[in-house]
Amino acid sequence: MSSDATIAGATQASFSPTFSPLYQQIKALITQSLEVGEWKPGDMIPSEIELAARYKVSQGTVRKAIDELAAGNLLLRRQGKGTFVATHTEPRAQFRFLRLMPDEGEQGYPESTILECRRVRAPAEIARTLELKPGDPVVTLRRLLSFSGYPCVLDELWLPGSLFKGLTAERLTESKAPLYSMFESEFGIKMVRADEKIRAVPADPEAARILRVEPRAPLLLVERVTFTYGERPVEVRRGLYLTTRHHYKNELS
Amino acid sequence: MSSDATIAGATQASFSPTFSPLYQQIKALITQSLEVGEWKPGDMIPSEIELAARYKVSQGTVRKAIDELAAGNLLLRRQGKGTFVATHTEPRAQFRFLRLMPDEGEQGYPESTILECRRVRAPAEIARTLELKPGDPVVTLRRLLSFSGYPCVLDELWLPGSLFKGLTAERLTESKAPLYSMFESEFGIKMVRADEKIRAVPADPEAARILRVEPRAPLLLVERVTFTYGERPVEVRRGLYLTTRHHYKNELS
DNA sequence: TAGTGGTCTAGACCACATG
DNA sequence: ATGTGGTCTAGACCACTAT
Repeated sequence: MSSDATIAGATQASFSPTFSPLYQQIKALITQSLEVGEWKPGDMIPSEIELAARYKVSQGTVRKAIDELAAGNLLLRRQGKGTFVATHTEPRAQFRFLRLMPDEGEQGYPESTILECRRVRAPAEIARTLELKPGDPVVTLRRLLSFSGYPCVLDELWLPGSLFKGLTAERLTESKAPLYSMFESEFGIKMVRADEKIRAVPADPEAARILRVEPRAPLLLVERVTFTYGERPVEVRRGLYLTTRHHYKNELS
Repeated sequence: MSSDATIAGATQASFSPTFSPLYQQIKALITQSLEVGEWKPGDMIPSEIELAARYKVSQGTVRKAIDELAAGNLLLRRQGKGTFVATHTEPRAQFRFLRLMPDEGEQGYPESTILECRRVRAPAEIARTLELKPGDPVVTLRRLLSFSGYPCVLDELWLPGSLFKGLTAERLTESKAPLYSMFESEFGIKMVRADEKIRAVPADPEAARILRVEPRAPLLLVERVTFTYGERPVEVRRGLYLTTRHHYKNELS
């Protein structure tokens, strides 16, 4: 195992030139295995004992590394069963990034309509955000999300073309699964984290028509940049949320 | 120490009727000490070794309890110094709950103007949210937040009258400190967590005048319920945010 | 030098899921 | 019965802060 070189001796890592705790190094190694796809979303990763043997550290050290990854929603621990790679496929995590909630009642299953799907050259700002060169191929798509028949979210997305080859309106329309779940199963892209900037804006004529509100009606503008493993940006999303019967839910702590 | 009754025997807690891990019990005991004010915001709490002796558990168990409380922003660990009760007083945590960020440039120190401060009987909905009886006394206040001269946030607050005796416009105006920092030092109320519901709404005439925008201009409506220790609600806040040069920042994970 | 939190280990036992 | 993660302990040593 060549990875031994990055792990310090049996007891301590203090003589390492750029010191970092052992469990952080283990954490980085596990993250690496996730990045390169050694363990895929939904997979069970090796047990703590196995990993401790592989990395030549104690079980407690592996445990601490896994604990932090689980806290960051990269792994999922299940007592008695094992530790699993987090996935958007399972029902619980399906809508982890959807913060729009009905003012009263339960969140129903949203209905998604693809309005457009094109392959274009990346505009300068999109390219910058996705860390591409201006003019690199990107896939852009627009879709409408409706709750119990009411159109609520008008989304516009940009994705790196190189990662989403073969993404077409047909495939999107066929798939009944949420986008992130589909991105994961069809293209192997696991969304890990996202930054959002939220504003109130007036509805432009087209958005007003689609969301069935008056022009210039206030809408929530949600600009999202989504990251996969290793803080690599892989999606820009610009959503217009209708918030008359719904709200964006957030917790501060 | 009568608390021994809640802690199980020397090695294990498995025979406890309502089982919960030892470290969770310790966590609850520490939280209790925070609630009753045994240790106040900014105070250093006893060292891990002292707490382990007090609760008759190992240092590792106390450590795990403290780790979770620190993760929840109730405690702050500082290597080499000790563990401290989190506070809104120190600069770093001053604006922990302020998510409005300038589109570019650094967040300057906001200027706060108190527009109104009255003692009233709680409206039904406020009473329900604050877990008071309708008609119980509450303090309500309105204030304007400005960044580098630009009015950006128009807030309306309701606080339980019983907890904020002696809160007047004068005291608010004198105090240069942020509200939460002032609530903590003057009234002993430490805000711990908040839930927010965010919407886009049209500016009403008064808000438009104060925020210097056209009537019906889109604003962010942020409805916040803030909690102190033990999930006790102690503030309702309704804020109108001007988001032309600022945005509400959020991270999803 | 002493005291604090931070890391790491080794080992024991418990709780849960599955065969 | 076995294997998984979850809890708890005891002890060693490191890193940081203050005196």
